Amino acid sequence: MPRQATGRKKEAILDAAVVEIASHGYHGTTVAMIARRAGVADGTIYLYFAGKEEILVSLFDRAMDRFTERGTDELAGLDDPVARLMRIIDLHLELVGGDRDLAIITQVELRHSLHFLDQLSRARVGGYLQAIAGVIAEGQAAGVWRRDLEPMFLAKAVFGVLDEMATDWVLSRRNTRLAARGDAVTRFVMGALRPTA
Amino acid sequence: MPRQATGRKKEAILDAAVVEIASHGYHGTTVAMIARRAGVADGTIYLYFAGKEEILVSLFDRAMDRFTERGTDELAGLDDPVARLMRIIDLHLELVGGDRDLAIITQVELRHSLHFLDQLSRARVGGYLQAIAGVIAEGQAAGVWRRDLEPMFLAKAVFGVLDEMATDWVLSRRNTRLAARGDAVTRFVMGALRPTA
Amino acid sequence: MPRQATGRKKEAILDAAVVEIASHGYHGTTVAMIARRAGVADGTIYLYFAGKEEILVSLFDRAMDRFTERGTDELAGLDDPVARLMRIIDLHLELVGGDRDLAIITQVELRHSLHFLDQLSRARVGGYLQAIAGVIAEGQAAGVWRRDLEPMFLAKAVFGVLDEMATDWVLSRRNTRLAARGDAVTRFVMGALRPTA
Amino acid sequence: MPRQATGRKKEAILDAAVVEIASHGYHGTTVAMIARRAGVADGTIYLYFAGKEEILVSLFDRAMDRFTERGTDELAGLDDPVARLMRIIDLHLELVGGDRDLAIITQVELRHSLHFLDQLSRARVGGYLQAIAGVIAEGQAAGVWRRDLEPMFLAKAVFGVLDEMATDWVLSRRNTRLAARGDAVTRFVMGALRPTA
DNA sequence: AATGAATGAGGCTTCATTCAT
DNA sequence: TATGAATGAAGCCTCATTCAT
Repeated sequence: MPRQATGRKKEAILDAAVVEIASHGYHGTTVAMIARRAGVADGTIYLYFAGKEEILVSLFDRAMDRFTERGTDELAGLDDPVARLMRIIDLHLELVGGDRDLAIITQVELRHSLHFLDQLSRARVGGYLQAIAGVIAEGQAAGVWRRDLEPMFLAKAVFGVLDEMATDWVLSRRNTRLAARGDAVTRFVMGALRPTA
Repeated sequence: MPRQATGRKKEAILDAAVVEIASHGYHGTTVAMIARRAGVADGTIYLYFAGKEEILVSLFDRAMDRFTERGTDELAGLDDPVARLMRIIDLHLELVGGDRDLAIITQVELRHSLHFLDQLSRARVGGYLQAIAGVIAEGQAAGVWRRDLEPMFLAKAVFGVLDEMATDWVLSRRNTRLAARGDAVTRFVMGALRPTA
Repeated sequence: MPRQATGRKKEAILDAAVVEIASHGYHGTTVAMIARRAGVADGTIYLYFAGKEEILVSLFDRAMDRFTERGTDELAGLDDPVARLMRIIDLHLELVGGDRDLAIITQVELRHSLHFLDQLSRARVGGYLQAIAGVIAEGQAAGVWRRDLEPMFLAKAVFGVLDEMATDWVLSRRNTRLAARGDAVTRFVMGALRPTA
Repeated sequence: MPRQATGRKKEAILDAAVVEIASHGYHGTTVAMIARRAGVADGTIYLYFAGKEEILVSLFDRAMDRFTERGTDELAGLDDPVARLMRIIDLHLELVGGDRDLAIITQVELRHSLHFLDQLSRARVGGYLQAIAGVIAEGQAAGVWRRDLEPMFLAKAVFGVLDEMATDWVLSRRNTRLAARGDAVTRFVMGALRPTA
């Protein structure tokens, strides 16, 4: 079987998993449900994933890869820390808000156990936070942002705001766009980073 | 059996549940584990709770009741919105940070499914957010805080920061106190709420 | 539930297991088959046994316990090594031949894997061999049996003969009694133990 | 493909099966394990064998063929029943003891189910027992061995001794040679066959 | 109110076998 | 002949819940 097709099947399984897990939750979704939606046999799942949990991990990895790839592209031409952070905020909301099913997973299902959350957090979110902290440190060095708080603390605070907006959006039944909150978040964050008098 | 004793047994079950769920996760904890630690028979659990999930709900309710009770007391004498918000921030971190097992549950386990999170969020967190929004609205009315952003949006942003700090603390293995971050959070939030130039 | 009844249920499961395993083999028997025949739910099996394999081990243990108990009784009054060994031979064939289903298990199913056979062999058969070797050593000391071969070697040889007769009987479809071979085996063994010229 | 090569691949599969089954047991060995070790694809196995069980049968057949071939050669020049039986004993121990992996299979894995053992027993072991019985009958006719026991019974007894020694050797972790027991077995058997007084 | 033995539905996973290439 | 991805039946086991005592 050509590699192309192999990749397709794995993708199909992940796509099916996103939909099923988003509507039934991780524990409420059976491997059989995912297989059925993906159009493969139950056993086929195990040709691509070591077990049910690995599907969830792969889901997150795939999402983070796309996130990172997109982020790298979008931030490529921006040197100004302010512009970079604004872009990060918009991008975060745009990407998370772009796929409600996936958002349900990242905002809710991926946090279903301490062990799991810890694993993900260290692996990928840690890098994301450091990237944000780096941008903030640049802005501090340039004198545009307050220096009385640590860059990593500020990065976590910013992430907390973004994450809460995302979770709130996921829980809201209204048909709003998450990205629409970008302007408010940006204004909040920029206000928070202003140097103190 | 006198009510007092009945209450005691229910409390014992909840106490046991906190410990077990904190170390094994909600899905990794069996009703039998909770019963054993509580010193009751498996069947006894069902005299006090409709099912396993209701234990989790009750856990959250009990925590929120204590939270609310403590909050009401502490905020009783404070009229100034700034002082009230500062008190809320400290209290949030102090209460969540006061019991690591409980914190694991509120920051991780309670978010194990969309349905569940939604339910809790509407029931109790919504009220908490409105309380914060109320304080912020007062400050805005008094002219000490920016008015270009909605009180509820700002409340969510503040909650996001607090929540992220709590989750980060839960995931960190280091033996720090969550309340120690109160000062930084306060400075961040106060900076963010300053009126725009 | 009274202990009596508890014991009864465990016995019922073991009895059911003997029948099922004897006709379908260990790997051909499902836990559900045993449960059905025992008249209990599948899950009940796990209240009494840690897993499927433990049923097999328990089966063997129970058989060996009865074997040992009966042997101890029967040999109690016999001091003469010759009489003792003759009794052992008859008893072995009588007990193994007394329950064809159980014999199928001891002669065939219990030997289904190296790991398993090794485990059983060390645990219980070893003791049996030593008991036989002890009797033989007595006879050697008394001068009635050959001394040019080690007691343990002779015990294994005698066991080999008994075991082969048992296996042969199990495999034979004819409706013979295993104990009927006692006389021939005794004559063979006694001939083999005669002192060399 | 020339026959030679075809034969080679089949041999490779059997060789691989011996190693895998010896270390993991018949049920613990998957067709995929055998294929990998043999350096062929899973599906290729089915070009040479009807199924997994046929591999085990073929393994036994190949071993018996070699056994028989060697036996025929070695016994060719021997007319004396005593010499023939002594040669059989040594050969049995030598051949079984010559390949520990194969011995594990013949002594343990081949006996994994009544149905299977029965099948093998009738097909090949029966012939072996009859050959031994024939030698014994000759000895009886020549007057060197006891006549009060049937040749087939005696053949089974002798086989039982050899089989027990082989199984004992397989289970013993010590690095002994099985053939080293040939002398003791011979002495035991010859003693057993001596005419009764 | 309390017990805890019993239930039985249902899930994850394995693996012998097939078949399109 | 050879491949190996795909299949899907089937099994062991868990565990929330019940109910006779």
